[in-house]
Amino acid sequence: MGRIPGKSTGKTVIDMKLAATRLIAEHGFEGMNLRMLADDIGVKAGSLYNYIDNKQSLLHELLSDTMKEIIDGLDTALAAAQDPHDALQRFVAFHIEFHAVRRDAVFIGNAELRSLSPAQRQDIVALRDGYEARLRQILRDGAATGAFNPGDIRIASHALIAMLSGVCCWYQPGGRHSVAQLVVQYTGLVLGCVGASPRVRASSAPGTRRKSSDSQPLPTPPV
Amino acid sequence: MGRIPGKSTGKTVIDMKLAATRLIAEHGFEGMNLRMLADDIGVKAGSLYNYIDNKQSLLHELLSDTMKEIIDGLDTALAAAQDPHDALQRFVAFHIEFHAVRRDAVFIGNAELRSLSPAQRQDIVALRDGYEARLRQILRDGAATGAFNPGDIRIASHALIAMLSGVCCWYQPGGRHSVAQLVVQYTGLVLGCVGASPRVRASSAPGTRRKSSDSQPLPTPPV
Amino acid sequence: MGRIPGKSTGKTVIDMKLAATRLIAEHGFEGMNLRMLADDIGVKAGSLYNYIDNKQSLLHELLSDTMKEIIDGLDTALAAAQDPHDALQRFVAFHIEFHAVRRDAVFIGNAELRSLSPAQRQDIVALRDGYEARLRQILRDGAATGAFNPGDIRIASHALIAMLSGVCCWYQPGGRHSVAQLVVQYTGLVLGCVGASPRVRASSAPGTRRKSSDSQPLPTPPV
Amino acid sequence: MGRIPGKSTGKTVIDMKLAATRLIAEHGFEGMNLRMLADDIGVKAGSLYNYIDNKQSLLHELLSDTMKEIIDGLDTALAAAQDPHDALQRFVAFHIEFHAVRRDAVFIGNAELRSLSPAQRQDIVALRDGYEARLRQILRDGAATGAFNPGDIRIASHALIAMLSGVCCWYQPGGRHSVAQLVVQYTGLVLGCVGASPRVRASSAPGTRRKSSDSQPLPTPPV
DNA sequence: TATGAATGAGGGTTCATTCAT
DNA sequence: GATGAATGAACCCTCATTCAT
Repeated sequence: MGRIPGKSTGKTVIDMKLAATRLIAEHGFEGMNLRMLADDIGVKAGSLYNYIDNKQSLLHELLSDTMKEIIDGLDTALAAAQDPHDALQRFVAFHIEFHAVRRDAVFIGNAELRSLSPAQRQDIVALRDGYEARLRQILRDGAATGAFNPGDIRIASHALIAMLSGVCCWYQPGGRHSVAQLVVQYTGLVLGCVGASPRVRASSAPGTRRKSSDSQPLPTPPV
Repeated sequence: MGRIPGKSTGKTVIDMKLAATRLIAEHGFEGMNLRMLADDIGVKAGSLYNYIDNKQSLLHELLSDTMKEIIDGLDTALAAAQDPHDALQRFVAFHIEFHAVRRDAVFIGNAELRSLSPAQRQDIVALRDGYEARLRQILRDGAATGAFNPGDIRIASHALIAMLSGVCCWYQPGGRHSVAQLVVQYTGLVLGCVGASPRVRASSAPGTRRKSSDSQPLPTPPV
Repeated sequence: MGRIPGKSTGKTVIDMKLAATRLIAEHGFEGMNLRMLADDIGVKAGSLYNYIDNKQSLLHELLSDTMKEIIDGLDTALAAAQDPHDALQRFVAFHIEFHAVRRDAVFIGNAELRSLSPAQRQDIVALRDGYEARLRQILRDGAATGAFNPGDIRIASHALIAMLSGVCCWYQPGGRHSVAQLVVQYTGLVLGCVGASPRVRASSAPGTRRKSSDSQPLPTPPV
Repeated sequence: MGRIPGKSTGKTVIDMKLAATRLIAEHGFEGMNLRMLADDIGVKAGSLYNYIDNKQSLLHELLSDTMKEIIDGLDTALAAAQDPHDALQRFVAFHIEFHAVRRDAVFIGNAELRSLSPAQRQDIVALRDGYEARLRQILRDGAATGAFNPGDIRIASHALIAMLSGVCCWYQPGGRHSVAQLVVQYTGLVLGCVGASPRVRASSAPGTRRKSSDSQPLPTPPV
């Protein structure tokens, strides 16, 4: 019944997951059908069942993969953090980069939760909360040391994640901004948000935020 | 182009739109079917076609209604603004209230754009950009007077709107926070974000942001 | 339940029947819906039921009207016929004129028989056979006097009626041919068909059939 | 554009086309539904979509098949024609036989043109005109040699085809007439129609047309 | 593994028809 | 007479899923 676990690293499986991520981001989970996916990787629809149990479990797997990857990535990024202020900057940089580079994956991770079964959703939501918990801890630590003044921790973490995650909806590689520029801009916004103490804040490239230009309108605005 | 019967003020039409907004928010546009909607308002599926041209145009109408209402509401809220700082506070208060009270409508306004036809999407996106343009103008004005230091205007407006709109994904009326409390919290975050000058910022109830409690995990995380 | 018979002469009824004939000819009986018909005469679909019992009975009435009119017209045309040869010429002239002028009515009379109920169809088929019986009698009379040599009477009558009725499928008023020209041409063809004796045949405008030009291709060829 | 699976030579495809031709002839294209068709060949309605793109394209394919077959058949029949008179006889024989044997196919080919899309209709009409063009050429050749006196070529070709095609509406195999008898009768009518010179005409079995009996009334009269 | 074919459950949509107003 | 609204039955078509080959 189940598939051989090791097989999830086969080329076809990888192709399928990449294609599925792209197609779901484009059409939505319910709007993508398995024939589209099969066409995209050059097989017939029935053959997909050599790799998946069903359509919904494929979605769950995609989301699960993404959550595990983003959590691992964050832990790596935070491992060497010196203090809350440093940790927050690392968080922003990592989150922005991940959301700019893996736009489709994080987009469906946010938008398609409702297409999961309750149990599957619970599973992903727990991972998501684990991710957000790391941000809350940073904020809590910073509030304790007096480095930050974030107000309600949970509201602040919701707000920051919403703000940062929005880039997956409008950022286009090769567009007006490089990812590095995004990181600088968003870091400034975040530090301001949490009322980071001026001293530290000045260190984040003073004058960087002078570039006050208007860019193109966003095609699909973030939620 | 549009439909006129009953001028969309008939009871059934209103019921239908309310139900549709709720059901689409819950199941997604593709996940909601017209039989569900019809059941919800006590008619048969075919009867819906006395009020809509097709399923997709219903979605467009819902989104269009919402955008017009939010723009009108914002203009009213901003009418008496004294200066950019005042305007930004009014913007935050209005946006948060609207997104807390009309959660479903704004949620599908963000999440279901892709289910529209290109022409319909263009129509809504233009309205959205008009809304965001008002925020950009506030930021630009504030940057000009030195009241704000928002960095790139467009990134800042994207970021602020993403941050504020996130409340529609997790806020529950009757929960831990009142809307008024949300407004206070988010106002603090926003003013910090744009680097509002301390003098004015201090006026936003100092000490308010001390309430540093953690609330429940968010059921449907923001995009 | 039934409608007042005298009312079938009201303006709305006449408009409705004219419109129905045109619309059925254009879209077919199943392809025309009552909303189309109602729109065409400026009422709502439900109002049609003030004039008809149901859609199918409307069709039956249209066909019945047409059959009665064509039979009456034929009888009038044949009343003064001197002999079989004269009668056949009168038959051709009448049939062509009727089929050229009342194209839509005769077209649906042929094409939409199958959309009637068995009883209704029987009714119309009986009328049709009465019409064709008059042609058979002419042929039989002519065969008896030696004026014609039509072979099998029933096949000949089928063949002649099919040939003549075809004009309803391709003739366009204002086109290359006048109805009078059609009558001349078809009369020649028919007389040749039945082997009319040369003497009489010469009287049908000798040389008329010289006009050997090709006209435009037929858009919808006859069955 | 077209479908390839099974190259339309698969048993199910052939069954489907045969059944569709019969059912459409019986109920009309709009009157036949895909469940009827599916039932008839022992599958479920959705399975038909393994063989067709949609209902309308099935009709187009049936008509296209028929037109190609009839044109090929005619060309074969005319290949060895000695002169216009011989060609016309061959035309009549082939056309009658085809219309007697393939009654349903030619019937829907005539009656259901209007159910096609404009482009599809154009396609079939072009084939039809190609078929009729061969008859026009025969008539033109015969008029040139003095063998025929058909009058207006296009009217004559319309008239002849209408006359001959009518057999598909009333002929029943196993009825009063054999196909061979039909051919003899119709050949006589056609030759008379076009004023074929007596010498040649006499060769078409003199006395054959004596059989002057009346047969049964036609169930579905020709258009 | 891959596939062609089948299925069954629906989903959007149409439409003749009814009826209270 | 007219109409807006409702209905229920269908209809075309889609699609996840299965399975023999």
